[in-house]
This record gives sequence, C-alpha cells and structure tokens, in this order.
Amino acid sequence: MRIGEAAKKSGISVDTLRYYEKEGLIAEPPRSSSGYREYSPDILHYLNFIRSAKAVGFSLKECRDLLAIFSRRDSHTCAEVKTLAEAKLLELEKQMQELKQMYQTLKAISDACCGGDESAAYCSILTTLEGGRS
Amino acid sequence: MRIGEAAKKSGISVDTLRYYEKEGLIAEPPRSSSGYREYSPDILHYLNFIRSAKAVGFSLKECRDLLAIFSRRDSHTCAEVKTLAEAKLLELEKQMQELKQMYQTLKAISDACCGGDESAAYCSILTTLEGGRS
DNA sequence: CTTGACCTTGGAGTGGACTCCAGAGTATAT
DNA sequence: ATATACTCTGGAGTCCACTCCAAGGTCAAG
Repeated sequence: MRIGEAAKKSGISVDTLRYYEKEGLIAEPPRSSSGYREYSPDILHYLNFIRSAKAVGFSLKECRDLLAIFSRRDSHTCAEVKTLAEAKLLELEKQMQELKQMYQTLKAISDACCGGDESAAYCSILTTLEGGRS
Repeated sequence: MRIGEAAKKSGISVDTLRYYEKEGLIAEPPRSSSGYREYSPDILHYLNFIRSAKAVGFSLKECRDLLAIFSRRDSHTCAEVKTLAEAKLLELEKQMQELKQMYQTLKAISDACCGGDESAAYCSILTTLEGGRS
C-alpha cells in the first residue's frame, strides 16, 4: 500500500504520515524500486492506535512512548501501561478542574451583568475584570 | 513608574509587558528623556484587567478587544460586553465537554485493565487503542 | 505520447503566548 | 569612580502538531 492509500484508509493526511515517520511514531517502511513508501496493511493498526491515543488526550510524544510499548508488548507489563493511563487521567482531571474554575468565575461575572442596551460605563463585567477579583 | 516596577506590581514580566504593548493590548506610554517607558499608575488597572480576562479563558486577541471596549466604555453597551462573555462561556462548555469525553473514554479503557505485573501482550488498554474503538 | 494523479525531498510557515539574547545606554548606591 | 541594577532595541527561539511549498520523478489511462 502506498502512502496515499494509507492516508485515505486511516483518515490521516499524507503530510501527517510523513511527519509521524520523521517524529519516530511509525517505522520507516520499505521502499519500492522507485522510492515510494510501501506500507504493510499492519500500518493501519498503528495509525488507529495513534488516532485513539490522541483522542483520549495523549500528545504525540506520549503516543510514541505508547507505541514503543505496543510494538514490544511482550516485554512490558499491564501495570506499566495502566500507570501511563492513570497519569493521563490525572492530567485530564486537572485540566477539567481548571476549565470548570474558569467557567464558574466567568459565569458569575456574566450573570451579574444586566446585559442591557445602556452604556457599559458601569458594566459589572468590565469593573470586575478591572478589579482583578476573578 | 518604570517597566520593572510595573512588572513587579502586576506580576507580569518585563518582556511580557513589552510584548503586550507590541500586540496593542496596552498603549505606548510616554518616555523619559533617556527613553525609558514612564507608566502612569493606571496601567495597573489595565494589567489587572488582562490577567483577569486571561484567567477566565480569553485569548490575548480577545483581551485586546475587551480592553478596547473597556477604555471607551461610554460608547459601548452592557449587551455588547455580555455577548462576548456568553460566547466565551459556550466555548468553555464545549471544551469541558471534549475533555469530559476524553476522560470518560480513557477511564473506561483504563478500568478494564488488570494493571498487574503480567506481560502486556494482551493488555486491554493496548488492544482497545489498536482497535480504534475509543 | 500525453495528461493527470501520484510520489519524493528538504525546508519554510502557522498560531499563540511568550521568552531569551546581544549589545548598548542609564541610573543609583557606595 | 565604580559596581550593579535597570532599561532600550530588534530579532531569534520555544513548543506543538501539523500544513504547505517547489521542483522534480513515476505511474496508469486513453
């Protein structure tokens, strides 16, 4: 399979596939006589893996580490993998907390504003932001 | 007040203050005879404003728009300001949703894994990611 | 044989929000 | 007078994950 087909089947662009290769996420495939990349169908598993890992919040660097484990999974343990997953869960929780904090603060500020067509000279949103109490 | 003092009082670095000026968030202050920026104490209100607006999720570009309104607030309305706040709230909600989705997906995948010291050859986390069902 | 779709490379550009640097001038305390 | 701390500028570098480009080679259909 050449790169265009892999791109189409995986939903990942040709440019991105080459980028992933350069970044060490996927191995350099063998080349045809004319220098074209010739992927084995297995590549789709790896690309699926990357898509899924990204979809749950792993960075490309982390995907690379996970893929390294995945491709040599006999010499790694479930504990190891689960540890990575749980660390990511903690990160996600932290981010959710931060977002929630932002949301609640802004919600309170926004709700306090009349939202009317009068001048914003005394708009509570603006004065609250100015005061730095957010 | 020179830039160092403004930085100390606002908790925003000297470099960042100059960056904000270049990006149009704060006006160019008058200069001393030796070319030093001479800020009026009012600058601290503006810097507070930026800090607060950033803290509730506004980008620098959005901060700039808000500051433009703030500095000419007589010619703007509460409705206008509240509209911006509510749009940001929607964005935050969307981001929260996305994060929550990631979290739940990863949590389910992680919980299904034994986490033991056995080989990861059949680790459900890895096989789930590979399968693309996340 | 030509057209068009595909593939190759290296390298540059994007956006967001800084951060750091060199090389120079200025202010302040001792 | 000197040491040290501060300030100035323009520009480069950082991180992340792509995305786009030019200039060229290759392949398949008609």
